[in-house]
Amino acid sequence: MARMYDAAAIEQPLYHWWMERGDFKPRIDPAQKPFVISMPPPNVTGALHLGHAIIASIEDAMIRYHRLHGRPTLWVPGSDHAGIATQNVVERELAKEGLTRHDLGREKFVERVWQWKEVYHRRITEQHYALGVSCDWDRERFTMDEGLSRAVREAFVQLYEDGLIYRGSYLVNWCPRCGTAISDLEVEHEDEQAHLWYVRYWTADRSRSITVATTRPETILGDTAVAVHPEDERYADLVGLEVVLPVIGRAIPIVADEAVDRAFGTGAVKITPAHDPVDYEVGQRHGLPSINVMNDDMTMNAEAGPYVGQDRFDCRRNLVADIEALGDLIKIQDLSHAVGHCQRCNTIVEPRISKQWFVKTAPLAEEALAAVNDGRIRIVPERFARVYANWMENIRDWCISRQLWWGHRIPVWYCADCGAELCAREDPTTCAKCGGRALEQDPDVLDTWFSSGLWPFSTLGWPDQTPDLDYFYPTSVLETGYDILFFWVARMIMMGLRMTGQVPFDTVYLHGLIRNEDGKKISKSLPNAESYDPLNIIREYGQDALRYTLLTGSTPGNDMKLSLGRVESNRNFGNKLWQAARFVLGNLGDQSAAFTPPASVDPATLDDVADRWIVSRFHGLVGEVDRLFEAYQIGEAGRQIYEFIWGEYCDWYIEMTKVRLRGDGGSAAEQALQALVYVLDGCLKLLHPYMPFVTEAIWQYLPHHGEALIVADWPAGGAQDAEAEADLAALMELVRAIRNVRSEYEVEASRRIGAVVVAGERLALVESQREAFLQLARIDPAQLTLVTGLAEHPERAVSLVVAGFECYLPLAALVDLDVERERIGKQLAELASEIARSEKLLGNAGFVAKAPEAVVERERVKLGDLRERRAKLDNRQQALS
RNA sequence: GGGUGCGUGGCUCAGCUGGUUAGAGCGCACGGUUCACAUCCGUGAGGUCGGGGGUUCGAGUCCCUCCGCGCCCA
Repeated sequence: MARMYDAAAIEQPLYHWWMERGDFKPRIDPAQKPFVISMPPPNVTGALHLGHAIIASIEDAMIRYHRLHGRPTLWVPGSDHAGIATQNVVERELAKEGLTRHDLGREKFVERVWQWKEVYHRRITEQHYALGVSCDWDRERFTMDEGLSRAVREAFVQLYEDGLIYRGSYLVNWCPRCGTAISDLEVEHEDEQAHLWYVRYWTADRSRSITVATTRPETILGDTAVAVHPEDERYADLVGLEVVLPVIGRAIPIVADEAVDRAFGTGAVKITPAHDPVDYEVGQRHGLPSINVMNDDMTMNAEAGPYVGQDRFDCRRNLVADIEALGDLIKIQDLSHAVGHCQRCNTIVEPRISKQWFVKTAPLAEEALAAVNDGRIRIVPERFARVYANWMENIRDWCISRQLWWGHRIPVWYCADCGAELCAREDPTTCAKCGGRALEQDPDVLDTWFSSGLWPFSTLGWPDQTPDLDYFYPTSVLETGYDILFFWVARMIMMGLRMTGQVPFDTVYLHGLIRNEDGKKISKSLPNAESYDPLNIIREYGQDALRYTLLTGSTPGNDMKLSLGRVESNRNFGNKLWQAARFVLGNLGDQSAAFTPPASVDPATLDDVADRWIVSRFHGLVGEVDRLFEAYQIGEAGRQIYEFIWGEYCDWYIEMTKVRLRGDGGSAAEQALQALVYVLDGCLKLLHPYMPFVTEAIWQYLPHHGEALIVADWPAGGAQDAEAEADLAALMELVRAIRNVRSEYEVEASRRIGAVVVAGERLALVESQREAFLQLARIDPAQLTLVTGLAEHPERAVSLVVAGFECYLPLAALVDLDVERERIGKQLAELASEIARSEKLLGNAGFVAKAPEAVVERERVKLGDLRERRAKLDNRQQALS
C-alpha cells in the first residue's frame, strides 16, 4: 500500500474495473424484489454541477447499500433533451456565425442540435464516471431516442383519445425571446420596483370620468372594460355607463365584478382579457371581447393604432406621454410588485391569448393525490406531502405545446381538404376522413417535462410489456431535489398511474439544494464558481471526500452550504482509514490468508476483553447503520461509522493492540489480528456506500472472501457484550483522567510516571490490560502499584476518583499540596451540585411515578456513583489538610 | 395574502420515537520527531440551543406567540 492515500490514483482505475467486471448490472433473481432507481436525467447539453453530485451521491449510496445486502439492484441512467435550454444554446452558437435557425430551416437545425448533443453527451458521461455512479450503462436512455419517442407518442395518443388532451385558444405565458408559450411553472415571479400609472377615462360626452391604475399602460390599447367592485359606493352610479379609451377612442363598458380589490389603486381597474390572467376571467364572466394588441415578438400589432410596430416598452413610454398631453395622466406612483420572468432566459413574460395544446389535469391529479394520501407513495421528508397535496388540489391545466423545433413533435395532422384533425400512433399519409393527401403536421413540439413524466417506465421499455418493465417496475425510490417536485415528480405520478395503472415508485426522497459558503445558490455567474465545480473538488480531494461530505453534511429536504474545509477533513478521514489498514496489513505479515474474516464473530468466544469490546461495539454499529439507513437517516448513519472508525477503532483499539502485536507473535497477537481484520473488513463494508473507492482499494489488499467489495456481503453483525463495553469504558475514562492530569501538571509527554491504582472489583480488568494501560497512560511499569484496596494513601500525590477507580500519581516534585487541595475542592463543588440536582429529581414524586422505570433506575445508579465518588474525594481532601 | 423551512460554541452543521452533564469537524490555546497516519497524536477553553409564554415528572426536541433570514405558491 502506498504510504499516503491518493484518491486521484485509485478512483478512476477502480471505476473502470467495476464497470468492466459488470458489477453495476443487476443480478436478476426472480424470487427477490429488486431495488430500482431511475436517475433524474440531466440536461444533455449542460455540465454536471453540485446538484448532480448530490443526486449521484445519495442514489449511489442507496444502490450500493442494497447491492451489498444481496438485493437485485438496478440504477437506470440517462439524459434529457431539455427543449428550450438546448435550442437556446445551439441558437447562440449559430448566432456567432451570424445565422438564425430560420436560415438553416427546421430539418438542418435539428440535425445541428443532434451533433451538439453527441458532443455534450460524451462529456456528461465522463463526468458521471468521475462521480462514481454505479448505474447500469447498458440500460442508458435518452428522452429523444427511438423507444422513448414512441412512449411519448403512445402517451399523447392515449390521453388525446381519452379526451384529456385538447387544443384551444387560451391565455398563456408567452416568452418573446424564446418565441414560445411556457407553462405556469416555468414562470418565475420576482419582485421589482415599478410604477403605477393613474389614467382617467371619460364618458363620450365628457360629463363623467373614472380613473384606473395600471402597471402596464400599453395594455390600455387592448382594454375592453373597466371593472369596479359591486359594493363600492364610490362607483355604483357609473356601472353600466361607457367610457372611451384615450388616444384610440374605443368605447368600453364599466362592469361590476367581485374580483376587484377596492383598496388597490383607485378601486377601478382596466380589463384587458387578452393580456392578463385575472382580466381574462373577468372577461369570461362578462362576455367581453379579447383584443390582442401584440405580435409574437412583443411589438404592437394593428390593434394598437398609431403605435403599431413599436416594441411593448417603447409603446408604453409613447402612450403615457400622449395621455399626459391630453391631461388625463393623473399621477404616477412607485410600486413594488411581482413580475413574471421566463425561467430559461429571464425575459419578462407576456400573458397572451394563443392557440395551444393542454392536458386536462384534474382527473390525473385526483389519482395522484390519492396515491400519496393512502400511502402507496411515501414522501421523505414527510412535510413535502402537504406541499404536494396543496399543489395537486389547486392544479391548473398544463400547457404542453412549445413553439420550438427541438423536441417531440406533436403527433397531430390537419387535413387541408376537409379540415380534419388526426392524432395517430403512426404518421398518416392520407386523411382518415376524406382520404385526401394534403396533410400537415402540427409544427409545435411537446414540453420536455411531458417526456420526463414517463421516465420511470419509458426507460424500461413501455409501452411494450418487456421483461425489464415486468421485473423492475414499479421502481423503488425516486430521489431528486425538492425544487422539481411539481415539474417532475408530480407529473411522473400522474402519468405513471394513468399509463401503467401503478405508482411509478414507492418512495420519493427529496434532498435540499447545495449553496456556497455564503448561502448563495451556486450558479455560473458567481465569481468563484469554478471552486464549486464538483469535478474540480474531486480532482483536489477525491470523489469519496466530496460524496461523504454531501451525504453527511445535510438532512433530507434541507439546503446545505458546502464547506470546502469539510471536504478536506473528510479527505483526511479517507487517509485515516488508509493508515489504519496499513497498520493492520503491516502486522499480518505473509500469513495474511489465515486471517480471512469469518461472517460473524461471537465476542463471548474471545479471550481478550479489548477484543470483546471492539467486536461488540462493531456489532452495535451494524445494527444502528441498518436501522438509520432504512429510515432514510443516511447522514446520521455515515457520521456514526466515522465516529466508530476514528474514535474507537483507531484511537483506542489499534493503540491497545500494539503491545500484543509488538511481542513475539503467539496467540495473543494472533487473536488481536483476527479481531483487527474482522472489524476493519466490516467497517469497509459499512462505509462503502459513503466512500466507495477508498474502501474497495483497501479491501483488495486485505484478506477477504470474494472478488470485489462492491458485491461483497454486508456485515452479518452479531452478539454484543455489555460487560466488556462497560469495562473498556471505565478503563478509557481512567486513562483520560490520567492524561488530563499529566497535561495539567505539564508532565512531558515522553516521561513515564508512577501510579497507584486502586481498582476494587476491576482489578482483574486492569491486570489483563496492564501493558496497554501502561502504554496509553504513559506509566512506568516499575512504578505501577495495582491493588484492590489501600490502607495508607500516598502523601505527595495527585489523586483521581473516576469510574470506580482511585488513582494516585506521585508527582512528588511537581505536586503543590495547596494546588491539589484546590483542584479537589473544585471537583467536590461540582459533585455537590450534581448530587443536589440528582437528589431533587429523585425526590420528585412525579418523576419517580411517571418516568419509565429504566430512566429512574439509571438516575439512582448515577446518584450512587456520585456519592461514592464524593466520599472518596472527601477522604482525600481530609488526608491532605 | 396562503404555505413552509431555518435560527444550537468564532465558522459549517448533527442532535433520529421528549429522558444522564447538548455533540462533531474546522478554527483557537497548550503540549508532542511513541516504529499506521503532521491529511497525525494528546489535553483544554468556548454554548442562558433567536426572545417570551405554555404542555409535561422532564423541553434544543411538542404547542402558541413575537423577532430575524430564506424558499414555494398566489
